[in-house]
Amino acid sequence: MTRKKVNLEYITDDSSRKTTFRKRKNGMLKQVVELSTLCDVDVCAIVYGPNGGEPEVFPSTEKAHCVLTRFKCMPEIERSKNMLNQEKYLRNKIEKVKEQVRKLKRDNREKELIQIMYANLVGNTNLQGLSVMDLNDLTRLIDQSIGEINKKIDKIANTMSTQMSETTTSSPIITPDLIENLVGDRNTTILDVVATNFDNNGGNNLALSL
Amino acid sequence: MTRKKVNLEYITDDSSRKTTFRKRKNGMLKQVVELSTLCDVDVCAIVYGPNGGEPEVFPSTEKAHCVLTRFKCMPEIERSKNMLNQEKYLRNKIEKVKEQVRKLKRDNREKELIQIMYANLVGNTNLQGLSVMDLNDLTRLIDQSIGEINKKIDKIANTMSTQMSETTTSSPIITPDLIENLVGDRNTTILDVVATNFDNNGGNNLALSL
DNA sequence: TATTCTATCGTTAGAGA
DNA sequence: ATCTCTAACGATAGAAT
Repeated sequence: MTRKKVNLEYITDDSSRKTTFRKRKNGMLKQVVELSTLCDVDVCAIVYGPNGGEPEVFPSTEKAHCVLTRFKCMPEIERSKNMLNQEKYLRNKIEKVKEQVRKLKRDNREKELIQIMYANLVGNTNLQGLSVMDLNDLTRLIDQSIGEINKKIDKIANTMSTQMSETTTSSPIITPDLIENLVGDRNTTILDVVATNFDNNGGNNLALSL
Repeated sequence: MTRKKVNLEYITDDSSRKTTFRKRKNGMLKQVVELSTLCDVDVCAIVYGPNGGEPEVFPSTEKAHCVLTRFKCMPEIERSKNMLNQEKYLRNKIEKVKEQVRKLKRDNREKELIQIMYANLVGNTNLQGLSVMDLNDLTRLIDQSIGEINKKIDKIANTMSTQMSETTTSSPIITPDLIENLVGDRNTTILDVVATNFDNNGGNNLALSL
């Protein structure tokens, strides 16, 4: 009933392949005309149907001959140089997909770490299953978060002091020293530090907007 | 802020034309590849950019040469015969648009007539501004409506008689004779006939489903 | 076979990085 | 210049005619 996503492969069903051919051919030729008109460039497309020799040529026979002549006259060396053919197209596409996969993996990892961080923030402290790399990344993420929190605290403090016409020098509430000291305690994790500071400073509101 | 409908004409703004060229060229070449793959047909497209001699050829150089050879080898007479070029494309398009306009005009007229008919049905009788053609069309529309009403009445009557296990021969309640007789009366219009019959036969429910 | 309809999918204009 | 993002626009698969 509902329309399927089309796979880029030969359509085996005769009837649907013919219908698709007719529809998409028209669609493609329309795009040729539009590209040619909108940007005033030389474009031509030649389509041979599946049933023998009746090519459809766009945008016009004259334009086609013009473009073909231009193409034929170009020296072979030039042709092969700056020409984007299907192989380049596919290599290009593969590269982009790979890059997307990398990006998604990065995003997923960050989301996982954020979940762990939040779980620990609400007291569900369990870091046993994590590797050293996990812990390093987690520490980096927490440091980054703390930095952002301090920036927001500074901003709020500055805003308040401006409103009250007082000049105060703001300083980080969560300092590396503070963390260093507390982390030295074997019974305290960095996450505990963050959680404690949140509690002490009424930071829960900030946590929500991390 | 919101995207505009694109007019099919040369884009004068340099930057947006270049952007459009890049985007649409890629889109078009993608469609060439897809058409070629999905339907296994010979297609080729050649695009010359606006800045000198670097054509992009799809789906591949080999395919292009193959298609071009095939194209060049075809006798001139064949080429011009079965070839759909831009002119044919545009003529075709113009015809379709004209046909659409005709259809819309027909639909509009019918809707106007239906409005008049309904206005008269509820007693707002005013046929003074109508031409002879209008009245003829209106009469035709009313006859048609009456026909449909009678069909529905028959159907309902048959259903009821079947339910009651009785065999009755149904006949039109609104007959041409009835209309003829009543229309002969100068103080009565066809619309009055329809309205009267609706009233007499509890036909208001039917009127709603005309 | 060709056209019509429509829900869904795909493309891209415009703005921002 | 390119890439990204998103909403709006356009194309079309599938079914019906």
